Amino acid sequence: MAKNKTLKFENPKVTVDIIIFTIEDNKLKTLLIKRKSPPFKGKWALPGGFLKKDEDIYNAAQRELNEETGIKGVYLEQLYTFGEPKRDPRGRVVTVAYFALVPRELMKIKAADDATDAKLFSIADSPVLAFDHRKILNYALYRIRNKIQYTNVIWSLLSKKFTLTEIQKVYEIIWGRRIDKRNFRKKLLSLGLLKSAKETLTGLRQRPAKFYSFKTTKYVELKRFF
Amino acid sequence: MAKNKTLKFENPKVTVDIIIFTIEDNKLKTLLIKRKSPPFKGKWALPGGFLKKDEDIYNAAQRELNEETGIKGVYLEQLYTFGEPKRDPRGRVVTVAYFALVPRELMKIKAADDATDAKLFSIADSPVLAFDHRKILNYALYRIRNKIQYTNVIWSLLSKKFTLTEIQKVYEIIWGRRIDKRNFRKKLLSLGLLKSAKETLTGLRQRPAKFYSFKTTKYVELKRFF
DNA sequence: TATTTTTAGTGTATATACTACACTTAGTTA
DNA sequence: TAACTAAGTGTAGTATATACACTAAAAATA
Repeated sequence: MAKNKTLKFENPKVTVDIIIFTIEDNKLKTLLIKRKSPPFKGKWALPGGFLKKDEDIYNAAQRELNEETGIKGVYLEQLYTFGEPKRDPRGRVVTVAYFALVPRELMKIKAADDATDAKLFSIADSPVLAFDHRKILNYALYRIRNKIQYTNVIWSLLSKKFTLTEIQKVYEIIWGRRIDKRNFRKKLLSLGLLKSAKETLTGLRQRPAKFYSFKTTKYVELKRFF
Repeated sequence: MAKNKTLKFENPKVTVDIIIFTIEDNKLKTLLIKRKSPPFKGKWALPGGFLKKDEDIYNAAQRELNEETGIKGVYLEQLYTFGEPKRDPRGRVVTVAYFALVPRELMKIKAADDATDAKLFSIADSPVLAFDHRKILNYALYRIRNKIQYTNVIWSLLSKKFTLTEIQKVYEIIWGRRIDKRNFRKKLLSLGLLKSAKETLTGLRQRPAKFYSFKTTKYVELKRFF
């Protein structure tokens, strides 16, 4: 490492930004906050904040997630670190982006003190974003679309028990295309990630659907693609 | 984002560390430097250095790579950002790790001014590393093993022209297992990444092997796994 | 209570991809 | 010219992916 004695006060600031994905109204949505102060005052942005002294980056992401949604224990993964010198007009800010997968019904959206509003936006038609947050969001979308093919992380968008139709719909929403029902079930069940519950979903005007749940919510990586 | 007015001088330092992969003597190796000063004085570590003011992170990684090996234009990718509060005993240091793939014959290894020595080590039996560099190296190994299955990045470990036997050997070394020659060729050629040259490799006491090269060294991601 | 409506649940045939496996070819060397 | 070495090639069997349509079970309605 090169010497740095003279640069102490030029260290970049380090922030953590989070893409909070959830499914609502059959759409993939993400939580955005309306900025209270300049730069980009009044513009929508990803929630985030400064890394605290002696705070692990992952913990900082967890803290931010909890501040915005009141949630813990969901899937949270480091996405990428963005550090172009001009990305923040106030000065040098390096941001470590994370993404989280949150079941909608567990989210309690609160606007933090740096925001006048906080809202879920469909990825498809979200507004112009502050900073380079559009780029970050696009990359997160790319990552999640891939990740659900070879891991079990999709558990974190569903409630504990779900029907096969429900989980299929989540895949379809994220990938933006229809999947054949029979092939989907064959493949999904063959992966061995699910166990079927005894309960069924009744009360609807149709044949009751069996409930399933994930055997584990520990991170599992599959040998082959979905 | 939370307010940060009072924390100016507590910003973490940001460094860039690089895993420089190359193939030498039929082994996957990485460049390590011997640290000149504490902490971990005399220990082997990944090359790296502080992010400069107004320097893009990717450029910082390129610069470090060039300082250590005299090389440019190879594949270089951000790996992950490590920022545990205690990872550097001197104070808070967040490091953005990159990995590079370098053909051995293009490398000119130089010890930078922060090192007493710089050397290639086989990943399999490299020494105890300073800081959390073992963890970083392990993750880089995991990443490269996956990446070569669904991208064309392996071009960056080979010379411009190579035989199919040569490229197969690179896969075998990285994956640490033998591959069937016929199946390998069928699959690799079917991906459509290579074009065959007119030249052959002669002078050896055997049938001459056809040379191939990559159609492009732009990043290509394949639909299906290798 | 019979009929309609709605979604759940299931199987098969075809095409494509993966795996395992051994001999011939073309050059160099002795 | 015979021996050596690595290059180059094909096929059969298995597994996986794809395309596709009807029956089943409940609720709602007539």
